[in-house]
Order: sequence, then structure tokens, then C-alpha cells
Amino acid sequence: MNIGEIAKRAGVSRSTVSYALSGKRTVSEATRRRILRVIDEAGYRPNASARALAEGRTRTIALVIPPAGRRLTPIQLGFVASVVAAAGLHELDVLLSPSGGEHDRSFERIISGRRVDGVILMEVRLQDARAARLRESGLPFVAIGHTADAGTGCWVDLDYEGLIGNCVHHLADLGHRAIALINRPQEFLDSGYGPARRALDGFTAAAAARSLTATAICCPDDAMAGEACVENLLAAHPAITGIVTANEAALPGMERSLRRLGRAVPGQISITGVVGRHWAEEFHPPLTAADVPISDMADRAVGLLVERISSPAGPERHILLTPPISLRSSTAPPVQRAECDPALPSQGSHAECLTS
Amino acid sequence: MNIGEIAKRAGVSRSTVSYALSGKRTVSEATRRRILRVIDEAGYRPNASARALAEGRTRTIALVIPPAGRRLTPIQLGFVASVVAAAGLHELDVLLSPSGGEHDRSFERIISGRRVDGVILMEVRLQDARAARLRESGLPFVAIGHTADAGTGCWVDLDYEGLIGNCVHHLADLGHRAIALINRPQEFLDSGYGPARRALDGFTAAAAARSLTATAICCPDDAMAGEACVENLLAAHPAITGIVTANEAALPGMERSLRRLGRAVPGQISITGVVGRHWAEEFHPPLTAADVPISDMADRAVGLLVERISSPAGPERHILLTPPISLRSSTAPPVQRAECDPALPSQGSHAECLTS
DNA sequence: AGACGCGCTCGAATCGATTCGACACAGGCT
DNA sequence: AGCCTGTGTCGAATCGATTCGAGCGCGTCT
Repeated sequence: MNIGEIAKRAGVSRSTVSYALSGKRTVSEATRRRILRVIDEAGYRPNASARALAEGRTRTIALVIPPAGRRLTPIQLGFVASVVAAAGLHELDVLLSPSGGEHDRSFERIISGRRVDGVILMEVRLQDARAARLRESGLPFVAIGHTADAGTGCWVDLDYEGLIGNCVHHLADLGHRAIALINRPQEFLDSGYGPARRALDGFTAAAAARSLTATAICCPDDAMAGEACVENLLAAHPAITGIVTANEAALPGMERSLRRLGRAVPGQISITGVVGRHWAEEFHPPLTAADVPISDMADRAVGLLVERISSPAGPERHILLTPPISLRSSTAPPVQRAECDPALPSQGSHAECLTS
Repeated sequence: MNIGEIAKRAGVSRSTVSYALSGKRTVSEATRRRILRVIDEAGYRPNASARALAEGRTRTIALVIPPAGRRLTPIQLGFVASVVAAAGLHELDVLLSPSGGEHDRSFERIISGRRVDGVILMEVRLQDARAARLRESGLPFVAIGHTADAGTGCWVDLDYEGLIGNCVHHLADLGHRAIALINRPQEFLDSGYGPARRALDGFTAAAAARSLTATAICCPDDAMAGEACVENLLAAHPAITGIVTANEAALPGMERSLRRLGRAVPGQISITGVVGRHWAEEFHPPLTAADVPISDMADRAVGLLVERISSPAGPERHILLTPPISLRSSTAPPVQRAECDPALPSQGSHAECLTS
């Protein structure tokens, strides 16, 4: 069932059918109705490949996900789902492309075969080969995170430096003097992954500004690692009363180890950080944190990409988001352990124990 | 840069370039080499849309994911990633299609626009409109899970009935007499979601066969719900010593409530079930469970689909997987609480407490 | 009445590949 | 010399849409 068959049945030419459907030229009401009736009866839908060839656009975008093998974090998962939803609103389909290692063939196939009109690139590094390849190909793309030359290209990013800084200030305001950062894995830091770098920078700068004793450690992206990290951390630095985390996947483990060590939250240890809303809410007690605005980021990325596809010569926009800290109940002023009974981790007890 | 340009530069016709690339007719070694050199210099890659139109196939498959809005579980996420990886090995790209509600337009667009050569349908219901639509369209597809008429269509599924039954028998073998099933959400059961139904059936049948006291409850797919479910369950049925779960997303909450209730695992409560390997390993203590073979299922689904695409008239294959129970450390013989000191949740204590 | 404009429709070119039938040429055979 | 068989290459048709230029009929204005 193709456009020719419809044209024949409706007694018009193929072009008239096309115009009736697209509305790019006027078609008399009578023929239009007749054509639509025939189309409806036949259940006709234009062939996507033919249309793509003729129009020069595929009505499809690619979403390049981080190298497989590593598990996607739930934040990333949520992002994928949100991108698909947002693209749907623009009548765009989403082609999933893994990247890294053996999967680069898939990436290359999609780019140079012109299978898509644009690309959203997740988890961009400061030096990023995929971004370079895309720039060279001339295909419109939007990066999630930015490369070292932040001025070029379109991107949407979180202001990790500012966000982590805000968390540090929040703890400092409460009176904490010794704090720690649980960052993303060491290899992320080494490979120039922006958020990990900027989290560290923001942490270090804010801690220095408030004259805090600060310890930063990296932690693999899983619960078991989070458990070990917190345990080692508190053993090595017993004075720590506040923790800032940029690693949501480690949260369940952190919770477990604090419980095992008998450290009440927020009674004895305060925790905050930058994590997905869902993770913050599932933590016990609910985590005071800067919620990563996943669907907002996805919407903006798709919006930026659509704009760029329709006018490739337009300005290269950047969006830097700084979501506010949502106050829940995992932070409180620090307790002087010597003066309080640690067996009483009740919410109210810390008030009488403040030295200040 | 198109095939005509390559042909001109190499001094041959377009068809010769095409044959040199596809190998469907012999081309002399000399011209072949010349053509390949020109292609290499120009960085030419055939246009995917034009090729799709001419060949009548898109070299793309669609992966229909469960209705958005509901969060994908990590198992499903892993499945998506595995499908993409497996498809890559067959030089296929993956188009992501949400389904349900407003997203049905995307589904319809992909199917009737012939954007893909085949479809993998996740989370199939016993009565499934999407499967019916696909059957009607004639597009090859493989379902994950099967519809009520299991004989028709291709599918890959887990033998939930047998797996959950195995878990029950495992607990019964250890000596448990009162057990419970934590199933997927109630609405899944109501809407005819196969795994939920079959989990319940398998549980009921096996418990009856072993004359166990059995309680089955449904639980929403998240940690907080898991916490509440276990709490209510143990309050209402204090005799329960064994739990079988088909709901991995509830596991973290289950762990939390057991800890809070002071029930040692496996000292006082044994837990087992059907969950993703990752979840089993992150549980404390590591969960004895039938690991869902995610990437195996993805590989087989893609394999089945590829076979079906290449020979649509071939046999309709079904694959029912029954992975074995991986023994970890969350199950043990039950303890008679009256005879033991519940304050001693040490691993070894239960041995002396057995009545049998 | 003829020129003009407007609304509607058609035919043909185009997008960039694949594929089929035909043909030229070389070499081996009788 | 004539014929036959491959081998290698070419031209043209094809896939199913979009889009442009042109033409036709009809009403309106001068």
C-alpha cells in the first residue's frame, strides 16, 4: 500500500495525495476529504524510508549512552526514559547507540549513515572523541555535560561545582567543622569526567572558604563500595560529622555502614549531596540534597536539539542548571559525642549538646 | 558525498561501486581496490535511508519498553542495554519505543511507517493489544513473556511458575513450615501480567504440595513499599520463617525492615526468590535466588528476531528459561524462637536450635 | 473581449541507493 | 575462422515518497 495506490483509488495524482496530507499546498475540500477517506479505509501510512530520502531528514535522533559493561545508574536510566518521552512530543523517534570499545562501530554507522537528524550525547568528558567526531560530521548535537572548550557546541549541564559548594556551605552553616566528599569512581576523575572534577573543585574551594577540615575520596558506583568507603573513611577520620556525596549509587551502602557503625543520621552524622530525587527519598532518613532535575534536563536537551536541527546556523546555546537544595531530614547541627549520650539518637537531643 | 560521486572519481558506474561494496557480483581486483581507495579518501558511507528504501529493510529493530511514568526496574534497564549490545553484533540499530497512553502514537508511527524490520516487545500481558497489533501488521516480533495463546508467535520467557516453585521447595527442604510470597504490584496481577500470575500459581501449588502454611501478598515496585509490606506481613503472621520474593525492587526495603525488626537473616528469617543477579549480590546477606539471566534472555530474543526477519515463514519458536537457584547465604533451616535467645543472631546459632 | 490572477491539479524530476538484463571482450575450444 | 563461456562492467528500472514548474478552468477587472 503506497501513495500511488491511494492516488489511483482516489482518482488523483500522487502529488495531490502528498499535498492533501502535508497541507503544503491547498487542496479543495472535496478532494481532500475523498483522499482522506481512501487513506483511512486502506490504513495507509507513508513509508518512513522513502520519506526520509525525499525530505533529507529522518525524524529520528540518536541518544548515545555511556559505554556498556558499566551499569547505567538509575539517574541515567531516568534520563533515557525522559528523552524518549520528550522526543515523542516532537514526533521524533529515538535510536539508542552505545559507545566505547566495540560499540564504536554502531556509533559510526549511525553518524556517517545519516540515520538521524541529531544526537544527544550523554556523559561527556572534558576531552571527548565522540564530541569531536560529531563536530567534524556537522550533525547537530547536544551534549549532556560540557567539553574542555565550553564555549563551543550546545550543552546542558549541572553546576556541580556550585551545587557541591552549596552542600558544603549548608553543613558549615549548621556548624560542622570536619567533612568529607564521597565522589564518583577514581577512573572517572582520571579520565577527565567533568562532574567528578567539578565536584572535587567545588568541595575543595568551599571547604577552604569556610576553613573546614576536608577529606575527599572516590568511590565505585555501587552499594558495596559505598559501604566500604564510609567505613574506611570514618575509621581514618573519626572527627568527621558531615558527608557530601556526588555518588548516588553508593548511597544504599553508605546507609548500611552507618547503621552498622551505630552512627545516627542526622544525630551524629549529617549527609547531603547531589543525587536523583528518587534516591534522596529512598534514603533513611530522607536525604537533604540538591535533586538532579532529570526530566528537566532531558526536556531542555531535546528542545535545544530540535532548535538546532531546524536552524543549524543559529546560536550555540548552553544551559547550566543549579537546582536548589531540598531540605529533608538527613542534616542537623553536629553533636559533641563526649557530652552527649550516643545511645540517644533522638531528633531533638542534639539541640542541648551544641557547644556553640 | 554519494555513490555517484564515488563512481565518477573512480571512473566506473554506480552499480560497479555498489557491487564492489556488497560483493554480490564479482568485481576485478584492480577496480575494487581503486574504488575502495576513493571511498576511503572521501570518507564515504552509503546513506541509510536510500539503502533502506532500495533494499526494503531498515537494519533497525524496535524495542518496545513498558509504559513510561512507571519507573523501569534495573532488570529491565539491564535488558535494554543487553538488547542494544546483542543487536550491535548483528549490525542492527535499536529504536526505543515507549508504549501505553499518549505514547501509542510513537508505537503506531514505528509500526505502520515500516521504520523497523522487527520488534522486541517487553513485559507482555496475557491479553496484549500491542502483540495483537503487531500480529495484524505482519511485522516480525519476539515477545518477552507470552500471551494467553502461548502457541502462537515467538517468545522468550522465564518459567516463573517453576522457579518460584523451586524456591518454595528449597525452603521446605530446609524445614520451613510457614512461608510468604512477596509478589509484584496488585495491578500487575489484575491486568493479567504473566509473571505475577505464574509466580502466584507456582507458589500456591508448591506450598500445597508440601503442606506449608502459605501467604501471598502483592507489593508495589519500590523500596518503601517493600519495607511496609514485610512489616505488615510479619505482624499479621508471626509464624512465618521463610520469604520468597518475585519483586526485586522491594528488596532494599525488605532488608531495612527486617533489620529494624531485629530479625536476623538467615538466622530467623530465610529469604529467597527470583531477582536480578545484581540485586541478589547487593542484598545483605547475599541472596540465595534464581538469578534472572538478563543478557541471556536479550541474546536469545535478538537471535530469535533475526532468524524470524530472515525467514518470516519459518517456525515460531518459544524459549522458556529455568535458571538454577544460586546458593548464597540468605537461607538456612528455621529457628524455634522460644528455644533460642533472639539477641544472639550469630550465623552458627541456629544449628543448635533445630527441633528436628 | 482579452488580459490577468487565483485556485487546484498534474507530470516529472529528485533523493541515493540496489539489482537485473545486456553487452563487450578475452581466452579456449573445435 | 567461428563459436562458446565466462568475467567484468554498464545503463536503466526500481523502491516510495516530496516538491517544483506548468497548465487548466474560471471569475474579475479594465
